[in-house]
Amino acid sequence: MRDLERTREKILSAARTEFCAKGLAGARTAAIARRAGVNKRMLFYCFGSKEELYNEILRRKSAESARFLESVSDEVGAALVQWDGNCREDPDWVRLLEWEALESGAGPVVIEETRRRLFKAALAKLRRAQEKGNVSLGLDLTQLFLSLVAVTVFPYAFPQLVRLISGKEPSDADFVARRSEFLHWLGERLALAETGVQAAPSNRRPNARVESGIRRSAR
Amino acid sequence: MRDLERTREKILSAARTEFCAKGLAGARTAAIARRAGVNKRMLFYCFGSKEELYNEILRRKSAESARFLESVSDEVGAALVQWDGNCREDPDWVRLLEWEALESGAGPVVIEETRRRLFKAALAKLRRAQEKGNVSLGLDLTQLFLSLVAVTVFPYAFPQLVRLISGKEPSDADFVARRSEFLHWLGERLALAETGVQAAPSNRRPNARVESGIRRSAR
DNA sequence: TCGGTAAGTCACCAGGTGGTTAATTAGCGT
DNA sequence: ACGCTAATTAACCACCTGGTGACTTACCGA
Repeated sequence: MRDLERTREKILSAARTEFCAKGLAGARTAAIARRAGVNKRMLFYCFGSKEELYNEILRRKSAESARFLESVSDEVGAALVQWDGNCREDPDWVRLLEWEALESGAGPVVIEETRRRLFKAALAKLRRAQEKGNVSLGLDLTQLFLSLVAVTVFPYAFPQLVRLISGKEPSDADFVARRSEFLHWLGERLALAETGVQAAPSNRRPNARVESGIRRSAR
Repeated sequence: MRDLERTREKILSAARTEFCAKGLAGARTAAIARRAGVNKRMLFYCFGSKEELYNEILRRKSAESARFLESVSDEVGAALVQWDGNCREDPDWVRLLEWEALESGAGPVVIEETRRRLFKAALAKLRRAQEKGNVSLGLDLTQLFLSLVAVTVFPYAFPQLVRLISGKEPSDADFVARRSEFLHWLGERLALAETGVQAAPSNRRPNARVESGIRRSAR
């Protein structure tokens, strides 16, 4: 039962768990080896160094992420909900991005060019949505895209803030439902034309946590 | 020139720098001591342990943040721009939140109750804005608040994504200008009433990166 | 002046760290 | 059966980690 490819995979799987939990500096090679059920020496035999192993993890995760980004809906509200679901089902990806933000300095990041191209494609998709009238005209699409990513990624990147603000876990069913509804509403709202005319009529009231006492004051 | 209070402050200052850069696990007590120009032994003499020193940093930063949150504008667009400015001028605060998200597990966080109350006050401020008609009615304010924080904090929490998406640093003057304009627009847009009538008329075209070829297709 | 105490110093420790050397073993072609 | 190579292992290393025991020194009240 000697199979290098198989031990490589076992190491990669254990390393992903460990790196997502502790980051590059915090992860311990001994812990990865133990989790993988493999001699520690094999990490270095297969991948050369802790950092190269880490980069391989990032490369694989980026490929996964690329596949997702390309499959996402053209409609902004639906895309937001898809993004949200993806982050929830795979919070490891968000954590890896976060570790990368904190641990790598201002220098270039792993497979920088590939990822840049990926985002450029996503921006093009957003531009097509704008041309179809699903996004307000005249908007800076770069800023918009950044904000859409922000809104979906944030709760999983800062779960402690979600707990402090909403009192619930980001994975809590009720929280997820409210969030989805909000994101859907946000997508529709962004489609409103500059004049204020509603572009995509919808009579559903998003997140109607109706408080009885609220009255609109006169302006 | 023996002055315990002064050495405490020197240690705290050095520790803040070090913890923001490397996190709790990554920071080195020896490095903090060297940066503070103080014998390493004094860290433990003054604060007991690395972790207690770290908690003291978090407590102080939270107090700063509280003062800011209370001073923020009632008008959503302006508040967004203020938030953005605050994050840009003090990216350390964002990084500390990020380290906290990654390093502390699902358990309770430092001065949890105080921070919860702080957010509750901010939410109340948002509710007042809604009552004054500056925020769309029927919106889930918890989700909205979370998203507002997300939109302002995100670029400083994930600067590498800003680089990949926009090609610029989050601190870049041009990026900051575009972002401010976008945030201002977003604040106005949230004020639109549910019917689509423009609540706060404004003829300024936000972030008009005018592309000549865009035509609105018929629906 | 002097003694007590708090502030500051120095050398050290036990337990871990990524990474390596050298030996061992399984598998395969012949 | 055998020998060669690649996969696997045990033991090890130099270095570093947070934390400490025990010492010295400045300061202050009497």
